[in-house]
Amino acid sequence: MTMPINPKIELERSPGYMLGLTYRKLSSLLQQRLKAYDITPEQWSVLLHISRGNGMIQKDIAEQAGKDHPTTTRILDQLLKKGFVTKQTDPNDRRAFLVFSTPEGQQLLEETIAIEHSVTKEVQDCMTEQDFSKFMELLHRLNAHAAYLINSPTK
Amino acid sequence: MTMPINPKIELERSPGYMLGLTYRKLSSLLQQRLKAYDITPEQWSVLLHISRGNGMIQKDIAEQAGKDHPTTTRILDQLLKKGFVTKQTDPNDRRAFLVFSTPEGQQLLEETIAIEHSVTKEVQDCMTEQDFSKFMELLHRLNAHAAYLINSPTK
DNA sequence: CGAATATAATTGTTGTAACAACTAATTATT
DNA sequence: AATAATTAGTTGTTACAACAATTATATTCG
Repeated sequence: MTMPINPKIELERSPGYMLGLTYRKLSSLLQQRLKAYDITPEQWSVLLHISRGNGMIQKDIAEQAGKDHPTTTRILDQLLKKGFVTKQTDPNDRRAFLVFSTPEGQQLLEETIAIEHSVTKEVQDCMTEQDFSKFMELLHRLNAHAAYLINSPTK
Repeated sequence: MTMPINPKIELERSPGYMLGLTYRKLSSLLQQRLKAYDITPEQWSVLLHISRGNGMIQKDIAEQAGKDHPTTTRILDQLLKKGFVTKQTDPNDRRAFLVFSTPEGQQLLEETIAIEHSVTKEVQDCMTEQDFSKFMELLHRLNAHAAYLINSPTK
């Protein structure tokens, strides 16, 4: 009745588990390489979104960055404290804030974009170009499917 | 001089970023499905490791579960509090603890292993069998490469 | 043997994430 | 226009994870 359970094999075949392991390692690698700059990988990705859509409101930033609203609020707090972004009340909606990147934020992005690319390059270096394309395609597909499942009524 | 930066495209092509997005969604899905049981996905994976290698010390659990030692200590604290594991001093090394899963822990695993499988199945359902194999293979390769990079002297 | 070193585990601190509850402002309804 | 419903953002709480520092015990070596 009771099946023997071998976790090593079980979990190494679990995409969720492997995704977590791998994500943490890549994130940690990026963090190492960003050490000279006063910014974390998650802050960096939010700053990049802000820099592009200068003047976005937090709701849109959260959505684009794939984070929930409380997390976004707190990351923005960090970026504000570091002087990489500014906020101002939306003149058309006093509940909302428009968020802009500062010159310091811009400059940091320009100096560090190559670092983010270097991590992507490490990934590309350990597989063929075709495999990389396939890998990214599958990630996007999986992402969409998981998003659907999370919000669907039940299983 | 200043290159225009389009974060949407930049980041959607970044494997680190996409890995993070996808990991969080799968983890969140597993959490939803485990809601009836008093355990989180990370605790669950640690418990599975413990159950298999009954009597391991924390150091080995940390290594196998891919977590650092402080995180492992704290997850074990949770599992202890919930009665899913027990610890006893290693008779051969009084610094160390041997960790065992309790009958409650065992039973929980037996009841929930199908839930973990259901999440894996969702992943398999959105790609071909071949693609799934390739995907897992690439994750393992990437994992090994990233582990190497993190510990290597520098870039 | 005894000092230096290494190891197992813990604690402290910071950052990210999910969830729930809340405030304040806006929009919709009647 | 007054009330109800919605929306933007914040705050509180719990849980992981990385890193650094600490404690206690083991091991190694001069």
